[in-house]
Amino acid sequence: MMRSISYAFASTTKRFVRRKIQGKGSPRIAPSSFNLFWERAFSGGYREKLSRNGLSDLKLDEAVDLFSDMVKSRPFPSIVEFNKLLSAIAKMNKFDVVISLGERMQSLGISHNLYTYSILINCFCRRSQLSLALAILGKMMKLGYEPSIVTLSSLLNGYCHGKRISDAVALVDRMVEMGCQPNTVTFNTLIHGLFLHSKASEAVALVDRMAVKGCQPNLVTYGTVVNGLCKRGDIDLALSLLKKMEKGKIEPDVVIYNTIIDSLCKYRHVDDARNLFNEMENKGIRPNVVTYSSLISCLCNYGRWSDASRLLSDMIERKINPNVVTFSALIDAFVKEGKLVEAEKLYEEMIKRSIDPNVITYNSLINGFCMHDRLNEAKQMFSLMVSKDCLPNVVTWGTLIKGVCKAKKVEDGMDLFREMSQRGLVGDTIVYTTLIQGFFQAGDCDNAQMVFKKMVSDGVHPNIMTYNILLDGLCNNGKLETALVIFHDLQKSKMELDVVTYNIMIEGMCKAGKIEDGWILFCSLSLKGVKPDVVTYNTMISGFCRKDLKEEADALFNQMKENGPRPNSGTYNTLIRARLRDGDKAASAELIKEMRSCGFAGDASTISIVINMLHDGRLDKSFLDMLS
DNA sequence: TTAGGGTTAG
Repeated sequence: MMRSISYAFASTTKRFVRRKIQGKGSPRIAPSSFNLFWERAFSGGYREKLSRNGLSDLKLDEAVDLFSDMVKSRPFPSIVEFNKLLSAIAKMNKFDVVISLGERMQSLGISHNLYTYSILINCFCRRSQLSLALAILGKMMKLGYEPSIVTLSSLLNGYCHGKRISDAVALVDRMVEMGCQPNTVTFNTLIHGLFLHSKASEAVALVDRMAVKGCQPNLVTYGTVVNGLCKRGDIDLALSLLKKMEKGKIEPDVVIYNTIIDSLCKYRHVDDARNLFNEMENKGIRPNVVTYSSLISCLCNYGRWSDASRLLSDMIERKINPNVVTFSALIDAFVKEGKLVEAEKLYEEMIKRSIDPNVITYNSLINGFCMHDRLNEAKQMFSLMVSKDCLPNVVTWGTLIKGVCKAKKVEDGMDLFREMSQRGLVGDTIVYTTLIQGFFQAGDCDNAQMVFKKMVSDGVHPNIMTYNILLDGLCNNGKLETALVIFHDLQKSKMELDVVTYNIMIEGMCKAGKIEDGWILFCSLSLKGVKPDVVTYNTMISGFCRKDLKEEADALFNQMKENGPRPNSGTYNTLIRARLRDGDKAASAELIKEMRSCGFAGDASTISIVINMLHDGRLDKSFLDMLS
């Protein structure tokens, strides 16, 4: 058994703990009388720390020191005291430490009891080491300990977090056979597991079934279900559960309201969210900083700045203090809106209020500088965060890399990528995709493809964005054939292609003169269940115009007006340029009139053609006036 | 002395 447990011990934390619990390297020697005196004097200390108050704010370091003190004292403290300490460490989510200390106890001859085994089973389950948890279960049963409802619920939790939801369901059924009646905690665990495995309807049904089996759903039950439903956008059902819990005399708390309010915001029902906010107030449930942050963030993202600012004043007036999340949400929204000055003011304000910016705050500000091509300031912000012990993450590096790529310095981007890797961070899909795009923009197909290959060999999954950038880059750099090979593989794969992918390929085909292939692909879209958008039509129309297939272009334009997407400025300008190149002044003028009546104007390339034609006398000045 | 869930920002 010792062996089977020990192979779980491999992490750095464990090595750290080993060092600590084994002392400074000297083997344990029989205590001298002075040591005995010293250790007895100590024993009062750990008892005090093990009391309820002492454990509540214990740090990991102190807990490990405490353990060292306990194993030094003679006689050994009781197993109950060890259990209390292990449990406190487990509550810090330091499961590997608990396992390590449990092993140490055994090697010192301190026997485990039912509670110790339950704690260890829970720890192995939380670390997804189900087989080790089962090994412990076998061992304790051999020693004559019957697993309790708590032991079995821990195991159930392990099944739920792994890939074995069917085993979890079976375990609950077997518990009844074993004469161990599942309780509310058991059902709550299983309900959570069902949500983790996308079995929402089974989870909801279980709320009723547990009541039949004599377990009343509680706040935890509803918290689990409401959150699970909101995550998948089932807000109506979540709201009906809110009503149901009120009927069942269970007071919803602010967190449950926050969950639903945030989902309503995310799914664009901001006004419903405001109504629910009022409803909770009327029920006497006070909104907190999370409620406000959620609403403010969404309002900003939808551009409802005045509503957001009203809410901000409202919360401050009510002495609900904005926190780092509130500020970060505001800063990010301002940055995305291009209002870097306001974002910086907010940053100063949070410093003034002694709210420490975190990695998300810094990332937004760095992004702001990059968006305005102020790379030096972005890098200064990067240094600042490092100096404040705020560790840059993959988003930070990705933002900087995107910034330098935008400034056409993809080689610097690669340097940053290497530096990031050296610091132990692994590039994600966005980082690789940014670099691929950077190389294509620099016309460097070879390196772009090299990065793509590296991405795949590094086990990072390309997403549809990656493929769109790859296909677009290949097409724009004269490599249609390579793009086609990838495109055909993609169509056979599980990756869901969006209309953008097809637009890129149609454009690639048209620009390479393969107008018929483009048209065949265009016509196949409806069969694939993809709706061509305005860009698809414009691309195809432009392809026809380029090949001087005016009738086809006009036919498509008419089809668009009848039952396609609304023509935009690009549609009109493409058609107008074709007419101008033909020297068909009357038709051009008519199209320009129609375009203007739709609220669009001539774009840069149309204007430039007109100016050229003015110069060589093919057009008169009135034409230019018509355009804008 | 052992078990369960849920909220905000990139």
